[in-house]
Amino acid sequence: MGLTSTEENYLKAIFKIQERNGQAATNEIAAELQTSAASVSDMIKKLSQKDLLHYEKYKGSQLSEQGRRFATSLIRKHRLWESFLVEKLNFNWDEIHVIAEELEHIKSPKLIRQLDAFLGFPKYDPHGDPIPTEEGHFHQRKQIQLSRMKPSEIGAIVGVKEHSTTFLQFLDQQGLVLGARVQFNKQFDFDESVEVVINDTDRKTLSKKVSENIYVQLN
Amino acid sequence: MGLTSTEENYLKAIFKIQERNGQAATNEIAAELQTSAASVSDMIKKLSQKDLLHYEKYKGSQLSEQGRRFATSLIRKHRLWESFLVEKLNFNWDEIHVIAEELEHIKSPKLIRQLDAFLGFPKYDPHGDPIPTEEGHFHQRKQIQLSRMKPSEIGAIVGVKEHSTTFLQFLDQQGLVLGARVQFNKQFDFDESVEVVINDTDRKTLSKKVSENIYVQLN
DNA sequence: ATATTTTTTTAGTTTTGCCTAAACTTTTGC
DNA sequence: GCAAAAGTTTAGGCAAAACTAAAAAAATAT
Repeated sequence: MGLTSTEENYLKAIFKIQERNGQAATNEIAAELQTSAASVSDMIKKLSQKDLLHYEKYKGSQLSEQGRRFATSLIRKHRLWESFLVEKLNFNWDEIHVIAEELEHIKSPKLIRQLDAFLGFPKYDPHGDPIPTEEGHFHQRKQIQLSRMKPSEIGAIVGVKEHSTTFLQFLDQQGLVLGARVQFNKQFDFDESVEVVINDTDRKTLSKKVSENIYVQLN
Repeated sequence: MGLTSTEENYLKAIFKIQERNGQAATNEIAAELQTSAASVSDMIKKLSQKDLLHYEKYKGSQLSEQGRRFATSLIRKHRLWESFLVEKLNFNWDEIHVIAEELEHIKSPKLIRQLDAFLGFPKYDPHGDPIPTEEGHFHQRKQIQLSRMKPSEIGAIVGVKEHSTTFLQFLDQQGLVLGARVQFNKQFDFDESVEVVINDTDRKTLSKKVSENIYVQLN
């Protein structure tokens, strides 16, 4: 019983909203997928009939166990393909999302198993997001937002919260790449910007918006 | 101006038939795509309006220059992905066609350029078929069907005509893989089967059907 | 050369995924 | 607690790509 790409995209969107809110409201799904609430209402009915989610009129949607499995499998495929694009085809981390959105819909369990092995069973993708297991389990790392660091703490950049092209390109230009060492100096109260030292050499001031969207793991 | 996967599949089918017949009749396209002549008639009208092919009612179709470019680009993508699946992900040559049928529709010129480089700019795919250049040019090799060899001639297997899973698996079992050395001993008149020696060691008799579907390049 | 067969096109439906407009619930503000 | 606002569903349609059945054109066979 295969799903269409559209159905798969709904499951992924609902999963994402659920992680955030516990529940997925129709309007939120519509916003996430850039479509109308009416279309979402139609599709939800369909997915509910296929037992991929639980739904009561006017009450929002929640993925069923089966729906969750599909969604995490899609996220797994997406992140493995992103890893492939960066590690093997020399793409930059700001160019890969759109391509992986297409690749994730390719139907072949063996393809994904072989790809995983070829990549050396990576645990995190090029944005530092965890790659779920086949069973839908996500590795959890003790990471915090850079903006939450305390003076003199030291850590390493392990991920980003925001994934937009412009943000990722900005980080590249600033040398704020995954693995970079960050020493936190201080926070400036007037605009909540922070001063850090990158790789023991570059002293930088980062705006609140930037520091909130970078994840670090403390040493 | 992007095409749907369906439109792309029509272009590929028409290209294939044209290579064989010079012209693509509506019924032939329907047979190739396992669909009805009525559906083909509709789609041809659409592709004709997009100037991807030339079409006159009841006269069959021929790709335009633009249509041919699209078709060869699809074949290029298909064969590069097949090469990837075999060379990098350890698939067997009988498992790759269906997956490549999906992968070939991914829209990203850069993806294909990088993949090509990653694979070392291969000229032939795992079935021995030439991978066209970006400009749609096919390498031509002086190859003949094994069934056309003359006694005592020696050559190497470079490709197959038939691509079915059963045939490819049969060839594997017989050690008739790309690169194998073939010495032609004789043809038996009563059933046109042939006797060959593979890699200087295995004497084998091949049926007419098998020998016709293997391409060799003479030494 | 005309009648039959084959091929192709047209006409009318179906399904999927989307839309807008209108109707209906639920939530919120006073 | 009730009216306005916000959120959601229903109704009615549209476009793409398929289908079947029927009509029309081309090819063929006697």
